[in-house]
Amino acid sequence: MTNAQIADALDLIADLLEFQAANPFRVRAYRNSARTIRDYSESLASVVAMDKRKLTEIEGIGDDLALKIVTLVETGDVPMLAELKSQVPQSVLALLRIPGVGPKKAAALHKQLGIVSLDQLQAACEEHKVRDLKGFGEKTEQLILAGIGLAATASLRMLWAEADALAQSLREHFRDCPGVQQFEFGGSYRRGKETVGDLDILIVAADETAAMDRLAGFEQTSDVIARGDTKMSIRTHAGFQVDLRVVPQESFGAALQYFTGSKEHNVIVRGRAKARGLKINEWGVFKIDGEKETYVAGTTEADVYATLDLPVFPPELREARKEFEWAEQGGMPDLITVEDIRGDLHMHTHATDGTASIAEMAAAAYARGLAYIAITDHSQRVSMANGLTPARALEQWQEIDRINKDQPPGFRILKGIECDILEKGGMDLPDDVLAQADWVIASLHYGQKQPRAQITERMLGAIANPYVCQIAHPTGRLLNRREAYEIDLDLVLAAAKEHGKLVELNANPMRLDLSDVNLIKAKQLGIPVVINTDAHSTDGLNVLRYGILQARRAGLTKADIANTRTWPQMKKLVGKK
DNA sequence: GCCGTTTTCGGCCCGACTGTTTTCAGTCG
Repeated sequence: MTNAQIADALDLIADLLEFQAANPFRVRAYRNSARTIRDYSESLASVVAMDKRKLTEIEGIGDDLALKIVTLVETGDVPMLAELKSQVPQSVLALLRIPGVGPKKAAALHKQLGIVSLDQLQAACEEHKVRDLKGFGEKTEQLILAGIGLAATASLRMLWAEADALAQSLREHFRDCPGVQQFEFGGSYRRGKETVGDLDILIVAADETAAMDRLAGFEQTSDVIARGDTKMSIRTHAGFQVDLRVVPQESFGAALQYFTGSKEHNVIVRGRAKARGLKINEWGVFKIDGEKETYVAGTTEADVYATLDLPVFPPELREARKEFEWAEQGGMPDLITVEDIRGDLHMHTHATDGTASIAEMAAAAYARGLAYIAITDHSQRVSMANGLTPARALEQWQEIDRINKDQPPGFRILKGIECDILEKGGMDLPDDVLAQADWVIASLHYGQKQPRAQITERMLGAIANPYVCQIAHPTGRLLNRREAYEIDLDLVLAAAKEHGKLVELNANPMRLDLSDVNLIKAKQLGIPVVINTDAHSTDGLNVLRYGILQARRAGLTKADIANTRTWPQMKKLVGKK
C-alpha cells in the first residue's frame, strides 16, 4: 500500500466524519495526517514492516492513528472506515462539491430528503422541496441548482501556466485603474503550485468601489458571486473563481501573508503569535492586552514575520513542511533560479515531432543565455513522431558536428537521443549506437498500462544500461489528464543512485514530472535532478521557469540541480569520458 | 484525534459574506 493510498483512506474518513458533524478538530487531525503522509518521503508500509513504533514520531500521528495505519497496511482496510461507509453512502460526498454546500447542509439534505446523489438533489430543487427545509430558502435552492452543474468541474484546477496567463491579463486590466496603489496576487498561484484552484488579488485602493467595478468589468468575468465592502468574488467564463480583497495600506503585508497561505503554514504562524500574546489576522499583527488590542505591524510581509522573529519565507516554501525548521536552524535554502541554469538536455527538432531545425533550436537557446543544449529526438519505436532509426540518428549526429562549427564561442550542441524503453524491456536502439551519443535519455511512452512490477522492471533495466544518462518524465503523469503509471519510484530512485544516473524534472507545465514531493525524495537520496524543457519548438524553451518553480517548491538549490554545471562537469557527473 | 518552557485536560487560526434570521449558522478561504 502506497503513502498516497493510505492518505486517501484517511481523507475519506475525514470526509465521512465531517458529514456526520463530528468534532471539527478530530476531522482536522485526520486531514493533517493524510497530508503529512502524502508528503512523507519514506514508504509508510516499509516503516510499518521495520518498526511500527516509529509512526508516532511523525508529527500529527498519535497512538490511535498509528494503530489505524498499521491495520490499513496489514489488512488493506480499517474497521472504522468500513463502519463509516455503512453509515453514510459515499455518493453523498458529491454534494460537498457544490459551492455553498458544506457538511451541515449536505447532511440535512441527506437526512431529511433522503438525497444521495446530485441527480436526486436536482430533482428535489426543481420540485421546490429544498426551500422548505430549516436553514434553507428560495435563494439557497436556486444557488444549489446553479451549483450542481459546477460540481462536476469544481474539482478541476488550472495548470499554473494557465493561472499565470489569467493573472497577467488581470494585472494588465488593473494597470490604469485610478486609485489603485498596490496590486498583488496571493494564494496557491503565488506559491507556485503546479495547479491553481482560484486567483486571489489584493489591492490597496483609494476607492474600493472603483476597484471592484473594475473587476466586474473584466472581459473574462462571467458573473459576480459575492460582493461586500472589502471582498468580492467573480467567476470567469472558463469557470474559475477570482477573489478580490481591498485592504488599507497598513494591512497590505498582513493580508498578503494571510492570503498567500498555505492554510497549514498560517495555522502554525498564528499559533506562534498566540504563544507570544499576539494575534495575527488579515488586518495586521495585534498585541493582546486583556480586552485591548494594539496594532503592531502589517504594512509589509517582512514586518509581520519579524514580530515572530521569522524570515520572509519564499512563497514556494510556505507549505508547513520544513520551512519553520529551516528558519530555526538559521536560514532558508538558497533556492534555484532560472539564471542558474546553464544547459537544456531534452528537446526535439523537425526530424521527429518538433517544429524547428537544430540550428534554430541552438540559436533560441543561446539567445536565452544557455551554454549548451542536447538535441534529443525520439527513437524509432515512436513511429507516430517519425522516430529516428540507428542510421538517421547517426546522420543527425554528423549534422550536429557540422553545425557546431558555426556556433558562437562557449556554446555547444550535444548529440543526444530520447531512446524509448521497449514494452518487453530493453532499449529501442542498440548499444553501439547509444555509445556514440553525448547524452542518452531513457523514456517510456508505450505499455504505460502494464502492471507495476513490469513497468518498474523496464525502468530498472534502462537505468542499468551503461550509456543511459538520465530518465525522462519518470512517472508519466499528465496533470488533470492522466495519472502516473504504476511504478515503484522508490526502487527506481535507489537504482538511479546506485548507477549514478540523473532524474528529470520535466518543465512542461502539463507534466512537471517529478512532482515536488518526489523531488524531495531525490534530494534526500543525493540524486542530481536535471530540469529540462522537452521543447518541441523554439518557444517551447520558455517553459523552463515552470520547472524552476516546481524545484523551488521542493527546496532545491543550485547544487541540487545537475544542469547548473558546465558541460565538462556534467559529463563527469554521469561518468562520461 | 493530537499535543504539552503555562497543561495529561482543554485547548486547537481567524474573519468576511450570505441567507435566513431577528442575533446567527454555515460556508469559504
